[in-house]
Order: sequence, then C-alpha cells, then structure tokens
Amino acid sequence: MPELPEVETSRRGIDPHVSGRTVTKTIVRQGKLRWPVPVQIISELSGQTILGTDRRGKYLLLNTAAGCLIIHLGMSGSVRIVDNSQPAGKHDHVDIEFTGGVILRYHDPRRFGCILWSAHPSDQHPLLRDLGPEPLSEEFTADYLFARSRGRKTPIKSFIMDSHVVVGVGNIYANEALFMAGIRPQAEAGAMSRARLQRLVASIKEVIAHAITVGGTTLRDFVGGDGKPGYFQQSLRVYGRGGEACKSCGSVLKEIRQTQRSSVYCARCQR
DNA sequence: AAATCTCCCTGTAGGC
DNA sequence: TGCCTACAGGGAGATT
Repeated sequence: MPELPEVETSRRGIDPHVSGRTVTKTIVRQGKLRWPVPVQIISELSGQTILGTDRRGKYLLLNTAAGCLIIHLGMSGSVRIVDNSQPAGKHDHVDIEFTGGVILRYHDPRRFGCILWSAHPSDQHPLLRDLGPEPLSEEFTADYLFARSRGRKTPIKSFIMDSHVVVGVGNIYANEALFMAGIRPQAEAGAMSRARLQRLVASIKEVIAHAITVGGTTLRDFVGGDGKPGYFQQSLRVYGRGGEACKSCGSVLKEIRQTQRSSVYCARCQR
C-alpha cells in the first residue's frame, strides 16, 4: 500500500513528465472514490499548465495558476505515465491528458483514494491545513513529540500514526520504527521519556528515508509498462511476521490489535 | 479534548 | 475447481 515513501517515489516519477505541460482534457471514468471526483476539475484543469508537483504527507499535489489538484492514493492507488495509444484497463478511473498525448493515469482498485481540486493554496485546504510536520523535516524532533504527547493516554503507536501529530507514518512503518527503537506499541505516549522519544524519532526518520532511497530505484516502473508502482521491497522485521521468530533475538513475535490495526512486536526486544 | 467506532471498496487468502 | 466469507487498510467524520 502506498505510504509516504511510495507517494514521494510516485511524485518524482511523474514530475518530469507533467511539469511544464498543459492539460488538454480530463476523463473521469469512475468518479466514486473516497469522495466524489468534483466535476469542476474537468473544466478547471483544461488549458492549465502544471507549474510543478509537490507532496504533503501522503497527498500528491499538482500546482497550476488556477489552483491545485490534490491526489491521494489511498491503499491501492497508483499513478503512471502512458501515451494516448494505451487503452484504459480495469480500475483506470481518471486520465489527465496533456499536450503531446502524454497521459497521467490514476488507477485504484479499492477506491480509497481521492482526487480533489483546491482553488486556494493547498496548505489552506481543510484536508491539509491541520496536518503535523513532515517526518524528515527539522521540525520533527524529540522535543516536539515530547511536548505533543504530554497528557495523552493513547498508545504510542496510535499517536505516531495520527497525521495531526506527524504525517506519513502508516501501519507498516509504525511497526518497523517501534521495533527499531525498542519500544512496545502499547506504551503510553504521555508517559514516555524524552530519551525514548529521541530514539523513536530517529527510527522513524531512518525507516522512511531508507524507503524513499530504495523506492527511487524503481522509478522506471511509473512510466509505461504494466503500471506496477514498484512497491518498496524492504526486508520487514516485524510487520506481517506475527508468530514468526524475531530476527534479532529469536523470540516468537506477538501480534495484537490496536484501534483496528494489527501491531506486531517482540516482547523481549521492545519494552 | 481525547478516545473509540464506522465506513468507504475489492483483491486475496483460507475453509469447505 | 469454485463458491463463500473474513480480512486487510488510510483516514475523515461521527459518536461516546
């Protein structure tokens, strides 16, 4: 599923093909996504030039002089560049066609993603306005997490997955970062020491930075081809490995449910 | 304010 | 082989 590294990899993959190009038409085959695709984008986008691409958390942004196209990939979405001789397949819900016959094609089997339009600067959009800092930014520090977590009874894993605290930490990376930091997912956020949060911040940055680096090696998959988005292939140490042996100490990894999400951890390595 | 629950959707895996 | 069901998951919005 696309997490922040996949979205960033997608952005880097499509940017050279869409930036500076002008939209000739937009085709919406299936507008029933997470929210209905606003029909106005068909008219708003036409004739607009993409000034550049951006990313905020897991939101992919395409900027024009008239406004900003906001794309979220949900958990099964992908974007790729094709030319207009490529027939649309199943789940290819939206095409944005540019001069020269270049098409940005949005594909999303489960339709948990969204495509929205913001006439105002994207950081004022309700979905983006209250988001926390980027995990790789200088703002995301142990001091910040410490201050934000005081008084919070919620488990640390739920806390770091809250996009209002920090963006882009999905279930996979939350599990991996907590393992790397030696912290149990159910530890109370508000009771954690600054030193432990420092380890956690470092782990989150490391896991995500590494994933972006690795994702960058599969950029070619975003152009043409079969549209496989080149999902980050990481050697997961805990995620999806409940009941298996810890790669560090050999103990059997435990699996629990937290707020409807599976958490896997090593009771020996994580305290 | 914070914690918890619900829902959107379909591919995949497991049971029979 | 094929049908059926359970489950996965991002994250906003409603509810407690």
